[in-house]
Amino acid sequence: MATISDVATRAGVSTATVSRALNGKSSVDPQLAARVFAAAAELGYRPNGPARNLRKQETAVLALIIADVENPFFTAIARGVEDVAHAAGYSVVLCNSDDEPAKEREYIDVALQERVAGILLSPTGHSEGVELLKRSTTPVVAVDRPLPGTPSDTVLVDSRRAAAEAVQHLVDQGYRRIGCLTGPSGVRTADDRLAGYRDGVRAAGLPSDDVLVRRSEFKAAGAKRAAHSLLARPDRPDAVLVANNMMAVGVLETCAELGLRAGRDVGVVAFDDAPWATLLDPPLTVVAQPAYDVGAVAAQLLLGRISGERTEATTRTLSAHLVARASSSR
Amino acid sequence: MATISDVATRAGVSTATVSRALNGKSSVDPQLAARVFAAAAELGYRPNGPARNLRKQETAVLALIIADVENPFFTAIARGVEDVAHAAGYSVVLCNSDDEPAKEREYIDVALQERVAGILLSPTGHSEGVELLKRSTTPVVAVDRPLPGTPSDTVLVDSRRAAAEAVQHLVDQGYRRIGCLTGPSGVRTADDRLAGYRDGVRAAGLPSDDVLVRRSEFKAAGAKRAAHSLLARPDRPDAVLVANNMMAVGVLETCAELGLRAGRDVGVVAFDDAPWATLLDPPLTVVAQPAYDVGAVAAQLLLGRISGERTEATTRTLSAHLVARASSSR
DNA sequence: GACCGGCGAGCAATCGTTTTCTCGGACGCT
DNA sequence: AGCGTCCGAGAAAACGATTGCTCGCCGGTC
Repeated sequence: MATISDVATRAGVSTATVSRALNGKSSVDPQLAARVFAAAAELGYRPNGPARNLRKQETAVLALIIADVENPFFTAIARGVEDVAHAAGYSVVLCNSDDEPAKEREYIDVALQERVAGILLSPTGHSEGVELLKRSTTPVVAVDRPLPGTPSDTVLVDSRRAAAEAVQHLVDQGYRRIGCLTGPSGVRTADDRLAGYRDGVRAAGLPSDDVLVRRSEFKAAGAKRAAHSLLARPDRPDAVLVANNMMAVGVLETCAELGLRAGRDVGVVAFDDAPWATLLDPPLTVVAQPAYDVGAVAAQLLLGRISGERTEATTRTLSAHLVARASSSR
Repeated sequence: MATISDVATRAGVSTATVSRALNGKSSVDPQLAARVFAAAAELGYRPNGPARNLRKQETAVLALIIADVENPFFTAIARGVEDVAHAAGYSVVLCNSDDEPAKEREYIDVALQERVAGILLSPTGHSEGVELLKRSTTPVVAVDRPLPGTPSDTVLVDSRRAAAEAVQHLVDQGYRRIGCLTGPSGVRTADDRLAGYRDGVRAAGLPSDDVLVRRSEFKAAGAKRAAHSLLARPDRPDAVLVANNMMAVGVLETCAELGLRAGRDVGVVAFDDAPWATLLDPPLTVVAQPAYDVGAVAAQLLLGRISGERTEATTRTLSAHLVARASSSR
């Protein structure tokens, strides 16, 4: 592959001039510049990224490390990040931690080694990777979940309040024995939604009972098992709050298997809106999270931090809103 | 951030020894090696990726450029790619072309500049980016759609045959006036599925009529409009083949608006299985594509090509299979 | 006519690694 | 005891770009 000195030779100038011409820096004789461009085009010259990054000690790449590419919530975040980053001349590389601390650590390692300009991370929890980040000077923004330990730039959704509102909504609809299906302990969003659920139950003056609470992975399979253990009980809840859209799939599968109809037999509210939520029968009531905005805001925060315009850690909390549909009314 | 010579100084050895110790190359005195490891740990040393890549003239990164991160079909591919790449010590960076040639070109540009080890691409069509790739020596594997022009390594799904089978299935179920909703002209999968549809119609001895064919983007919104223009006609089809799962959402929305029940009023078969397909009422009949395998096979092909074990372009075609559910029976 | 300022281009240093080459010392064999 | 071999470690040369510094040239001013 052609190098800058090949171009220089062909154009009959020095590499310095080629570099300046191609980057539009300083002023170079238009005639020489033309020769340079011609030579570069003829040779199909493409600057060597690693060399440039090494010399400039910076890259125009952001790393976005998310828990699950197959979760529409995270892909929507990715879109938000990408749109903002792209407009500012940055590329985004997407990495999939699968919510495994080991994978997360590995990707953080790679990102730091490659000296990316900044990192957006939805942390799996308190992991080795997080420690790595803390020790580094690379700017980081936590998305969806806070970084454990010292404060950092963070973009969150107020899911605790949203969960409480969802419970309130179920109460308003006449449900009285409300259960909750949330994610793994230690994952902040899972814990927040559970806390919000408890807030709502307490606020409504209902008896609080952990026998109606289940945890599972944020995936359909685990949620299906958990929902089964909850809904097959004789004293089953008459409504459930589900902490994520993939879990909702599992819950609804269980309902179908047990012959329970959402709404009539068991009220269902799930976090995350999805395009197919309206197509279900009955349509699914959801807590819609502003996923795209989470990504966009996080990217803005990160870019601001990179350009060094801020020093104190800032947290932005966006709010979710309930979209009532038929799965939460009898 | 600490460099290799900081480590060398601290350990009282040369940079060469540090490099060798850390990479486990050649043999270095165990005692020295221990000193090196200690020094590296104390300083939190992390090798500079760009410098290493520059020197080694290679990177352990694959670029995967897909049309849409929000499409579950592509994210499943991403998972397949990642699992295989990861096992071989490669990282995968995911880029989102949005099916726009300009974005595609940009990402290809970045990938080439950064000298990634290889590229997996689902081409938008005949674009400038593809030309760039052709001129480069970077290994490429086309996924889901072939690379226009000269032959290359490719992993496809036999969607033409699958589409024909889907039509056959609809005919078997008693539908006689079958329509087709496919993606943009020029996108190979869209054209293939249309061709398969026509094959199926012809094979069944039904009159072929382009008045029953619509094209739109591979997204819900466009498909919704297209479905409306198809299903609101007085001589509307009694069944439709839909070329992708996001379009299926649009089609089903239209059905709901027009008061048409899938199965009874209009048979529906869509490409791509989705976890929520069984939750619909009626459950959606789909053509399930082996998306994960497409990714895995493509990654294997690419890794093989990178290690130079093959020279001739090979195409692997995987087959899709119909999963019959109630949306295609009256 | 001499000096100064500015501009445009090249030289060479630099970024942080890996790797080749070289060299010194230790060991073994005759 | 002398010579050859081998092994381990350091010196230094890459890799390909950017950029500070220098220098030559041209034009203007005194």
